[in-house]
Amino acid sequence: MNRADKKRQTRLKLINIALMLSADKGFSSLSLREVATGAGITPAAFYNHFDDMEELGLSLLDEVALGLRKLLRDARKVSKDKVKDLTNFSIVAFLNYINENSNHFKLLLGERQGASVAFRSNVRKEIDRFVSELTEDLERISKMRGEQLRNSSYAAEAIVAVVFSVGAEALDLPKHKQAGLEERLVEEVNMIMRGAKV
Amino acid sequence: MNRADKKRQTRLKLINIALMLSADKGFSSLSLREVATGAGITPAAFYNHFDDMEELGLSLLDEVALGLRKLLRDARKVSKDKVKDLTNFSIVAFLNYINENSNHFKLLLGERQGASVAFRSNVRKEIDRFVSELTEDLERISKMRGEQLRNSSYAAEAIVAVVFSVGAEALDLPKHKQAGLEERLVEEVNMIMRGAKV
DNA sequence: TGTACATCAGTGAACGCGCGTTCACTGATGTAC
DNA sequence: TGTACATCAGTGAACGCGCGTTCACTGATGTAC
Repeated sequence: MNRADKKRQTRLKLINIALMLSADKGFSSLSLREVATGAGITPAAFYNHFDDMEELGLSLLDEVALGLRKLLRDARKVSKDKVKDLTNFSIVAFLNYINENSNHFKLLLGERQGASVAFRSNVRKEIDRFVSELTEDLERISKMRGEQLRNSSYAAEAIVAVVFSVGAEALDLPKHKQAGLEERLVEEVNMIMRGAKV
Repeated sequence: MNRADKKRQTRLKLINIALMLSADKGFSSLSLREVATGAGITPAAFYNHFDDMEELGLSLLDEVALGLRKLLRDARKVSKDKVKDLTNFSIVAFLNYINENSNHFKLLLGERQGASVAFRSNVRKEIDRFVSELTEDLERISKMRGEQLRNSSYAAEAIVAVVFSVGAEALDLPKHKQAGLEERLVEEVNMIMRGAKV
């Protein structure tokens, strides 16, 4: 293992420990020292990887964005095959994602009105991407079903708002108590989709 | 002005300066020292009013809760008179509230996944109250209109999710750019209400 | 009304602590010949 | 393959700073007589 590899490995350790710690107490209350120590290096060595905590935070958001896009890609793959249970399927997939990557989702929620402007706008950008991909999906699906939508992007925005709201609640519940949330989310999303039809 | 009055006045100063400062950088990153100094007392004197910053924070939430309930009360008064434009009216009222009490709304949003458990559960409680009052309103209105709803509390939850999501976006926009948000919010709420009808 | 004492909001100094950042350094890895 | 030098991730000590909290105190307000 050469020097560059080792450096990359340390960088990854910094990112991972920061994700773990920020899930507990929020990224904005992390200190450079505890992240560095958590990754097994001295505080001074932190600067070999990032200029400051803000730059590390933006890298964290990149990491989260990757996961979110993968989620969407997978959901789309399925939607090519069967359209019927797509809503159900997507919702289950999303709740799974939240459980398996709760660190990521917490970061996204927590930094939505975080302190730094750069943070907020990056989070907003990622959610906007989510909304616009969902908009395309809604249009494609409604075309396949021979239906017409009033305003597919408003519908997508409303769905994302509801999904994130329920997702935030799911974070505080043990997994076995989330069945009710799933049913509720399915029903609320269906409400929006019914109301969106012209 | 007697001693008790003076004390109450200082306490109020602490609450107000904390609301102001927390709007800028979030309550969780405020220090006891800066709040005390901002209110014109020494850090040590802070302890004459609150045990610690968490207790001050909970008082801030109480303040916010009062404002939110007043908003609901006023909206209901109007809804007794005219039901027709109720949605429009309520939405405008809410956006006004957000603009005039942006400190309060930011606290509510920021502490939704704040560090402290007590905070989170108090915020959740207040939002739940908001949802359940809205549920009653929806039922009353639909009865007056001779309509029937599938699940009025799901509809109320979805509406609150959408309203808070748009509200969070409004915070970052100057007031003259919020016209688009208002139209969008009206449309999305109507979507949910149409979809909620049986 | 005047006096003597009690109350208590606010003061100012002090404490130990973790913070971000700097700096000269070390020693393993990499490179040139 | 061996040697001499360069690179650079990580070290450890040091710095000044703002933090929360404690403490004995002050002096205006309140109370009892």
